[in-house]
Amino acid sequence: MIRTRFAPSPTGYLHIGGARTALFSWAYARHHGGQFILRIEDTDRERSTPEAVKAILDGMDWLGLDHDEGPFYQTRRMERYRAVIQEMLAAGTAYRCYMSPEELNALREQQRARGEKPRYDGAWRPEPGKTLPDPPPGVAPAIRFKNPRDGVAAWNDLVKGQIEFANSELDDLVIARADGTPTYNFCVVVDDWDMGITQVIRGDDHVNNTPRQINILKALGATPPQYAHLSMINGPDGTKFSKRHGAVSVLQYDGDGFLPDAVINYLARLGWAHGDDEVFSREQFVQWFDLTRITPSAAQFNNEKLLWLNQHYMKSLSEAELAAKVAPRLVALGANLDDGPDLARAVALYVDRCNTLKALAEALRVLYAGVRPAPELVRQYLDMEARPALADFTRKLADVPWNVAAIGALLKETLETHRIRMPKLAMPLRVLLTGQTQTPPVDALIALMGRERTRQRIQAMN
RNA sequence: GUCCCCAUCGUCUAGAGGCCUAGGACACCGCCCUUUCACGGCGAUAACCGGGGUUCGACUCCCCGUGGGGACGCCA
Repeated sequence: MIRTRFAPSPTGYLHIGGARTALFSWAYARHHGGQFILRIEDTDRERSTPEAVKAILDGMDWLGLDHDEGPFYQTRRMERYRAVIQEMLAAGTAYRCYMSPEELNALREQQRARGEKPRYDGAWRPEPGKTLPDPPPGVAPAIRFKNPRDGVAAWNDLVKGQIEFANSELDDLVIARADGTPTYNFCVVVDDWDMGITQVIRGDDHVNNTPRQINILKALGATPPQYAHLSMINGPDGTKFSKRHGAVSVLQYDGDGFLPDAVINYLARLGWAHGDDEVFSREQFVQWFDLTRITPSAAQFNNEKLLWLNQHYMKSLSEAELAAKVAPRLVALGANLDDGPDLARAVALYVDRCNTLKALAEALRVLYAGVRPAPELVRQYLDMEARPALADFTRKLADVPWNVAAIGALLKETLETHRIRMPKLAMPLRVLLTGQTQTPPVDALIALMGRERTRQRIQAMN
């Protein structure tokens, strides 16, 4: 049984990189009919917050990435970690270290100054025939893992291939702090082991932790899972994602009017491809997805492509579905949905012009709230040539059958009568009806707005 | 500094030694449609980081270089 997990630390929102990791992990489990587990790594009590936990859960929920087990919280598993540490102490695979943080810092600085890789020197590591110093009184020790000195820690990474670390490069990491709380690398190991995780799918930045984790697992007598390290996702400018790039939390994409399906589809194509396929449903993705063909190099986030996909998904929604999604946004913008055209029809007319729900709501707003065309625009388009044609058109509008074709025909008829061209009449109508110079075709717009509202809006400025 | 990873159009990518005159998508540019803006259609520009090997043949395999990224915490 395939079992994967997503294990974020609740020190912030669910960002794009985390979302992609979660997506791949989820998709792998779903593809293989396995289980997807959610685990909150909150051992850092200083930085973990309940708000962040909620933000992550909400983000997963919004993306539609459902889990089969969890969320588990590491802070609720402390007894288990403590027990394992006791076992390791007893088995001699871990030991107490009394080196103070100050001493450690000094040590690291010296090493750095010498151009060496900073690491713990094993001062308190028990070795056959070695006499350890006496523990200083009153000092609580940290517990360190006794990492093998020789050989290599190697694994066949599912995305990067064979990776090896010489054990001589690794130092004895702290698995429990002086206050007794276990550390990340240790908790991960115990959790992945206890939870029966078969594939650890996580960010590239964990490659360096993997050999240590494998060594601990082996010391525990456990079989290490398989590992798949996904490369990073950089911001649109190629540098690390940060707040400067705008939308960093996946929930921000919700606020900005993106559809979760579009975000999922976009994320799926970051580091993974199925031939030339660009647009596919999440079901199709699950069916196709596997870990065998993942790009090992970092990807750059591209907002334009996301926007394009988002519009595509908006267009694929039914008018009623789209309307339902836009409605709350319109209301939030102060629109009165009862005082305006049918929203489903309005949405159909505007969706080609907007690539986010937010933009759509903003474009539609004018139909459900008062218009106050800018005087400059009115002056510019409502000139001496346009006025009589407009008056004529408005008068005849009272009797025209109310459909796009008839209104369009009336428009053309008016143009001929007054010997003017379309823009001469269409532009002032646009300005009067919406306050904007860029709108859907005027006949369709008028048909949508309705006879009475159209009349009112034209009259208001005449 | 040390260790680890990565390297195809501007961006995401296809490429599993001959299928490559390197394909697709977004963006950009041009044309068409047109009632403005879009949508849509058609088309164009655009890439294998460099050097060595291996091979009859290398975008593909190996080595070196260069560039980029990551890690080196009693953070996760």
